[in-house]
Amino acid sequence: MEAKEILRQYISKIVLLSDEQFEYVFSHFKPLTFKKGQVIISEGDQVDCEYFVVSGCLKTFFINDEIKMYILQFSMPTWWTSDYNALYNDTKATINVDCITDAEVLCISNKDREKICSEIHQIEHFFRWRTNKGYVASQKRLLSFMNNDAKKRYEELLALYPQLYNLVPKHLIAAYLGVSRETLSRLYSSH
Amino acid sequence: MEAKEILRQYISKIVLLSDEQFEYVFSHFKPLTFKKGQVIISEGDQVDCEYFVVSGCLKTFFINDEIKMYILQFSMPTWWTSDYNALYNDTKATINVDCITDAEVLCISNKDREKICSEIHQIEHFFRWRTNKGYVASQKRLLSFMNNDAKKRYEELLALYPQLYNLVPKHLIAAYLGVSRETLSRLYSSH
DNA sequence: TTGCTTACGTGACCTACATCACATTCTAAA
DNA sequence: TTTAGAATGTGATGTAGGTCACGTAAGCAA
Repeated sequence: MEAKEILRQYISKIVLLSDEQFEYVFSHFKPLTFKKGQVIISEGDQVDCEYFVVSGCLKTFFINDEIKMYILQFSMPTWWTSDYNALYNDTKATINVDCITDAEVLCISNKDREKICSEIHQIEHFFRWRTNKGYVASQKRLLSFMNNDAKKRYEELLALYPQLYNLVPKHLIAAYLGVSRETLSRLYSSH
Repeated sequence: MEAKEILRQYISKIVLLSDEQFEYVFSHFKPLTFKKGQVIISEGDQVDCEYFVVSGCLKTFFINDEIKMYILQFSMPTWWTSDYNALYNDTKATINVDCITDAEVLCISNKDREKICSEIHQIEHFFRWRTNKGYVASQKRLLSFMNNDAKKRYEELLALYPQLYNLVPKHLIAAYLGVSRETLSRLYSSH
């Protein structure tokens, strides 16, 4: 299925748009393709856009003291990502986004998102819904961090995204769980 | 200043409403007062409302195995709280909200929020803005958890909310930081 | 093929923090 | 004012997970 159709179906699960309205909305998105390893946002960049994943897998991550990487999110098809802090507050990026696999995305600028949100009430509703969902997911993840040890978080992740196990290298899974790759290796060899 | 005026000023920083519009919006909020220690949402409850804090301080927390408490958020004036997972997905509460001090809040039902959001585009915009802010704050907190040790998180918290140090008991600050009260005590005695 | 880089496993040791135990305040109700 | 229950400090000890070190295997370019 092509990008346009995927976005259409995704939005139509939440709000009803006429064909003309959707065409208009879609005209603000720019399709982009990336190769495995390509960087989309890197620390210090001016951030203008957010990204809707059509195919492939991105990672959104933070690098501490030029050494340690922490992955905030793996973005699979129909997920959105960006450095939202930088995007909303018009500051330089503090986090990075790049491609774990070849990927197709749809990109929309902050300005255009705000424009279509103010022009089409239903679209504003859609983006509110989407951010709500992200907020709840982020709170859940925070709770899991406070409450669970590495092993439980690992099992949680695999239950949620079984595909990840074969799709992404183990050291990236470790960076998502917030443990060292050595610890992760010990976790699943004991299991 | 009274509750109504505080809400008005808070909303007007983001969107412009006519007096009639604001009156209409405000008519959907119910003012409530609580005593220190009173419970607002408790695990297992049906969750119908979210709460805007006018005065006082609430805590939003999770209790693990009936033993350990993790505080997701302290809610000071102009903050919002609820069990948003339960509220949006119409499931039973898994987290709790109660009062650290006497508190005044404004309460709005999920139904009424959705109603005024669909009736007044500007209000939908306001709630989208608010959730964005919450999402970014939640991501920052997650990153801080992954990246910093307890001492750094403690200093971060005090820098962000200096009032908290005298307002809330130390074991609650520990529960927010995700460390034991003993560890917290050692942290600031060494500092 | 040869080499080079990245991924991954595993042992030895270290550290931040938890847990338990007990003492000392503080606070609010009787 | 008395007193029971919270809140807090602090020592002793246990442990999850980090760090360092080294080895093997797998992918990839020349």
